[in-house]
Amino acid sequence: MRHSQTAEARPYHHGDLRRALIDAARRVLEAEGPSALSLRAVAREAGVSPAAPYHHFKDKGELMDAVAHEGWDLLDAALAAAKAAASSSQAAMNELGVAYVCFARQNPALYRVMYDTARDREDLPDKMRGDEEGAYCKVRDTLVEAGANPADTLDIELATTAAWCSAHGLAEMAGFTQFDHLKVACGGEIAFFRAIFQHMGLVPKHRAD
Amino acid sequence: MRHSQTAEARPYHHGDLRRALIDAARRVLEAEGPSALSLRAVAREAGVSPAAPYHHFKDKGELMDAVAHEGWDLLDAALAAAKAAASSSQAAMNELGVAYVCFARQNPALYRVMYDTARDREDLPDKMRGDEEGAYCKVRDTLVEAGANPADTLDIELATTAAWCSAHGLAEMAGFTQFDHLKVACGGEIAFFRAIFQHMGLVPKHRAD
DNA sequence: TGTACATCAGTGAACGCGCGTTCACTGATGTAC
DNA sequence: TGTACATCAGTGAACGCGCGTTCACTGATGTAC
Repeated sequence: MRHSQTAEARPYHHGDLRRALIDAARRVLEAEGPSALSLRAVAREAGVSPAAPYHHFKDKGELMDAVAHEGWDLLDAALAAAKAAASSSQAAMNELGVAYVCFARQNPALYRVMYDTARDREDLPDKMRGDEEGAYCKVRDTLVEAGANPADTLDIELATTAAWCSAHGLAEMAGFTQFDHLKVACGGEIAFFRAIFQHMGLVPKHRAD
Repeated sequence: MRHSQTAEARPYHHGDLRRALIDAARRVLEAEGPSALSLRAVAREAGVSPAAPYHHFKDKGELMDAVAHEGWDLLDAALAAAKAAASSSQAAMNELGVAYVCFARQNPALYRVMYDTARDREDLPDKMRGDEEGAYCKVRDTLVEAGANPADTLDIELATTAAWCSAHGLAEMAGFTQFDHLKVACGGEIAFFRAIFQHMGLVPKHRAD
């Protein structure tokens, strides 16, 4: 039986090809960019025939969805770690922003796939806000902890959306060589990110006084 | 001028096929999205053989560059119009932001191509800042007029970059159905944009008092 | 003014490519008896 | 305990597709004389 396998046991057949395909997809992605992410390339990278993935995914789109889903999970984890490490509620918003942009910077191709699949489908943006554990809620809760009025739900949602959009914009452009001189002037890439966030109204202003 | 299927078709020599190809590209783009923007599709839309474009563009990339360039020109014009219409320097930044996002919303596929070609090439981001007439400078000058200290060039550049990234983030996500309920709550899409910009620190704060 | 000719801007067929997907198949595995 | 068998997860060849690009060509045009 399957559950008798130990963690170190060599699985029969491929073992967990589904998992292996998602990992292979990430490798293809970071090595060759989003445009190289074909089902065949993923199978090739995983060392498997082009037909094999069809035992685990209905079609190419389902594989892409799985890759994007993995990306959202990783992003959630990165944000959770950043929030846990923040020294105060005030600092947490900035740390969240930095962690978000660093994630995009370290996984640029994956990040693009996450938003491309969200854009192409009509229904997928839910991944972003997701359940109560999702990244969206993490940002919203952090805003409240930093002093936003939790009773004004519309304002909270707008502030959360504004923060998300700001971070997304910076994340998308963070790699532009155009900004190299600014990064140098700020004393490093992360310092540059912090300086930009400083100019963006991430934290409710009425608390800054 | 552009008759795609009339029998008394255009003369053998087209006149300005280069122009016609760029126009055709925009039609393909908005009708079928960025993934459908192939050189063959553009030629087809222009009513011309697949080889014809090679008399006007070295390869597909050069055609794409021309399309993106057209996009930047259109964006520049939209921003210039918005700035000219603004009632005050203070209002100008918000008007610029709204015009930017509206442009992206009205030309979503073109907007994506603009950034995709900027991302793929190492050198193209200059299009964005460009010469003194470029969109980047328009934003920077508006910031100065709104009260930013022109002597602190690093701060000005950071503020301009922050504003640009914020607007870009909103522009990319403006179409997500996720935000539909917020648009309704704000009383319309543009009101939603304004509300988001309100939360983003577009204008230097020391002038808001 | 008419004509030869160079030049330009098209055509249409062909090329090789990688793609997503299907198909009949095969071989390893777990289970019933 | 050994064996037959159903099931599952692979293979590899094939399909049709649209792509970017090349090629020899041809028709239209402007110009020199």
